[in-house]
Order: sequence, then C-alpha cells, then structure tokens
Amino acid sequence: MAKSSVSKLVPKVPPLPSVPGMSRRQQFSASTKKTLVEVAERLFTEHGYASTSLDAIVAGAEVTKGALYHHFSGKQALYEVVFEKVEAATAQSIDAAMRETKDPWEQARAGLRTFLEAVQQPTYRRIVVQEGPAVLGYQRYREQEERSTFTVVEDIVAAVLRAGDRTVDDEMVATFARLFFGAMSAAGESVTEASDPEDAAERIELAVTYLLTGVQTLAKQGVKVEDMR
Amino acid sequence: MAKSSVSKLVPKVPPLPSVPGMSRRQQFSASTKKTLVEVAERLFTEHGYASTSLDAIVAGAEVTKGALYHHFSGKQALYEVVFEKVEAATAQSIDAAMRETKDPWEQARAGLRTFLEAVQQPTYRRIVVQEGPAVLGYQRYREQEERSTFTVVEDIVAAVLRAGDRTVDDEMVATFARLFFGAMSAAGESVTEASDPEDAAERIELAVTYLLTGVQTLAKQGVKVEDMR
DNA sequence: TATTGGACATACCGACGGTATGGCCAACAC
DNA sequence: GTGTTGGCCATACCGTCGGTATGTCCAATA
Repeated sequence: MAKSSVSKLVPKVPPLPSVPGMSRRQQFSASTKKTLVEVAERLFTEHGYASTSLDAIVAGAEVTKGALYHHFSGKQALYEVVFEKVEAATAQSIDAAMRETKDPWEQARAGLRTFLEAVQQPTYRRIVVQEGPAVLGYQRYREQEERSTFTVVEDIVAAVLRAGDRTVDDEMVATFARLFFGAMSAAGESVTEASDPEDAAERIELAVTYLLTGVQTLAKQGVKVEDMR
Repeated sequence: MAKSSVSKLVPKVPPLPSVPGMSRRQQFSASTKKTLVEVAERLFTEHGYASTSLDAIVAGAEVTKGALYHHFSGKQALYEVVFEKVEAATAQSIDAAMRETKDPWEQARAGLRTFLEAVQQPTYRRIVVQEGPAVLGYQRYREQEERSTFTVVEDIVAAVLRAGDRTVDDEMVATFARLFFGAMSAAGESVTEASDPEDAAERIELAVTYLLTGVQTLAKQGVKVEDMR
C-alpha cells in the first residue's frame, strides 16, 4: 500500500522538451495518452488482443481505467490507434527505403524488400497481419490498410506493371496489388516460422523475382494483361 | 418453466438411420456432439468467435454447458473442431473438382478456380481466413492448414511449376505455394467485398493467368528458378 | 478570487468462460 | 431380475474482464 501511495504522491515526470503550444495540463494529458498507446502496443504484440486485459495495460502505464476510458472509447478503439501507429510507421519505412534510389526498378526492389522485412517484425505481424482482420473486422482493417501500407505497395506494383504494359487500368493495378500484398503477408509468416529464416527469405525473393521476370518477359513480347481474356 | 420441462420430457429424436456399430446411448451422444458442432459453425460464421457466447451455442443446440464441456475441453477446442471440419470440406471440394479432368493444366485451372470460390464462402472466409490465425494462433493454424487445403494447393502449384522446370526442389515448391495461398486468400476477401464480385473475380483470374503465362514463357525459354540468383 | 471543466481515480455491474457437483439411466455382470 | 457402474448431461456457482457511474482534484480562465 505504501508503494501505491508513493506512486500517487510522485507525479509522472513531465515531458521535458515541452511543446510550446501546449499548456502544462495538456502536456500531462498527452503524455499519459502516449504512454497508454505504447504499453498497449507492447502487450498486444506479446500476448495478443484477447489475452491482454485493460487492467494489465493501465497497470503498465501506471494509471487507472478511468484514464484509459477518458482518452479512448474502449479496448477496440485503443487497439485501432495502436494499429494505425504501426501501419504508419511501416508505410513510412518503406517510403524511406524507396527514396534512397531514383531508378524505378531499383525503387520497386527496395520497396518490396523492405515490406518483406516489415512483415516479419513481431509488432506488425501480430497487430496488423495476424489479429488485425479479426479484431477490427475486415471492413475497418481494409480501410486502415488502404490509407497507409497498402497504398505504398500499390504504387510499387503500378510502377512495375506499367513499365511493361501501359494499358492496364487502375482497377487491374489494384487487383495485382491485392495479390502481391496477400502473398507477401503470407510470406512474412512463413519466413518467421521457418527453421532457417534467412534461407526462407532468400527463397521468397527468388520466387518473387522469378514471377516478376516472367512479367517483364511478357511485357517485352508485347503481351498485355487484356490479351489473357 | 413449462417450456423447459417439456423439452426435457420429450427427448431428442434419435438419429433414425442408426449406425449398426453404436449402442442407442452412443448414438444420442454422437448426435448432441454433432449438433453442437453444427450450431457453433453457424454462429461463429455469423457473429465471429468473440461475439459468440457458449450460452448461445448450447441454447441453439438445446443442451446445457454441461454437455458442451463433456464433449469439448473448452471454447477454443470446439472452434478447432469446426475449423477442421470446414477445412476438410474445402479440401475435398477442390480435390473433387480436379478429378473431373485428366489434363494436368486443366486440373490446375479447375483447382485454383475452386479454391477461389471456396475462399469466398462466408464460412471458410470467417472461420479459416479471417479469424483462424487469431483464434488458434498462427502455429496451430498452419498445422491444421497443412493437413488439408494447403497441401492440395501445394500439389497444384507443384504440378504447374515442375511442368516447366523439373529442377525446383520441394522447398521451392512450398515457397511458391505459400505465395499463391496468401495471394488467393487475400483475393477472396477482395472479391467478396467488391461492389461487383463477378467482375472482381474475373480480374483475379486474369491477373493469375497473366502471372502463370509468364512462368510458362520462362519455362519454354529454359529459364529456371535457380537462374534468378 | 471564484468558477468551470478537463483529467483522471474509485467503486461497481453484468456478461461470459470455466468448474464442481450431482442426478439419471443405459449397459453389463451375475 | 437385480445390483452396480460409468457415460452423459443438468445445475449452480466462481473469477475475470470489459465497461459504466460517480466523485475528486486542480489548472486555466474570467
């Protein structure tokens, strides 16, 4: 009991590089909200959504459920914020990797490679790939996806595809992007669970390269997607 | 109260085409177990795992939790039985579709088409694709998968791949199969959610055909997967 | 200085998964 | 025919967890 009273008497350390536009009160509030999200991200990643209780989250953040429900409407809403954060970070990292080169083909390779790496990260795997659809429902899952990572992947696919066949419309690009996105997501799980992850990742890249080479070859021959009908 | 006493006084209708090897008692038991699985499959499909209470399941089966826990060790175990049932049925339907023709290439087309159809069925989508990984955990999910549907898909991929390049090893086949399996799963969601599902399905088939044609073209040119290194 | 409202803490509720216990009756032994 | 046993299931109950209602404190503003 002494311990808890101490934790109450000693307030949280204020975020020192204080944001100028915010009052002290607002800064404390933002700090607890941020802490809640960070703790939730960690626990959701480690134990999954169902096995992570709100009590565990608020304990980890050293607050109470009152604080949590003041900032979020419930467990699912908190999860959604964590989800968005993880998605945004991943999209940004892919984007950054692509900006390191200017050659479109190299950009695509770099982007896909980074995506394959991202999809192996425990946080992205658990929160986005494995539990995202089940927790958010597929509708919301897809909406969130399309505002970040999927769009980046779609741009890559569009560049690769249109390099060989300029006649493909947007919907066809989206279709290819869906296939690639699904394939890479499954690949991430596969790689992570493999006995030799490095070797598995290499095989994935080999397979994808083979498929892309096939697409390139068709393009050089002037074979278009529409010709498949 | 009169209602409940009536339901107790009037026992369930015994399964009439009685299995010879079973005693009456065993047949009643098997009947309740089967009913529980069927009701659970329906409710899990309609409302999802988390939103389906055991009370709702036992009410639908007109038994009590005592019966449920006599036959299954818990909610997750019941889900796993349902999962296996759905997986087995899907694998069998793909298998049946493939047996209708003898040409290997046509078999592959039929198999993939049937898989694309299966992945759009509400039950398979919800129980296997959307919630399977989250509820069972990816480990068990993959174990179950590899005992049924995935293996069938893997066989198809192996046949297509080895028709052009006989040097690919089993692990490389498995890698391609993973990619295809993931791509088709995502495709199923995409098709189902599309404003025009038929059109979406056609686009998917077009895209897959394009990719396969690329693979065939490479094979004809003698380009092997190993050449990608 | 008075007042207000944002930012929490505390106490509590209902639902749900799971367990403990007991009753009933078919099946088998004799 | 009778006694006994064990499979099959009903009933009652418990702990946990997500969510809610209410109260408190204090910084910010007038």
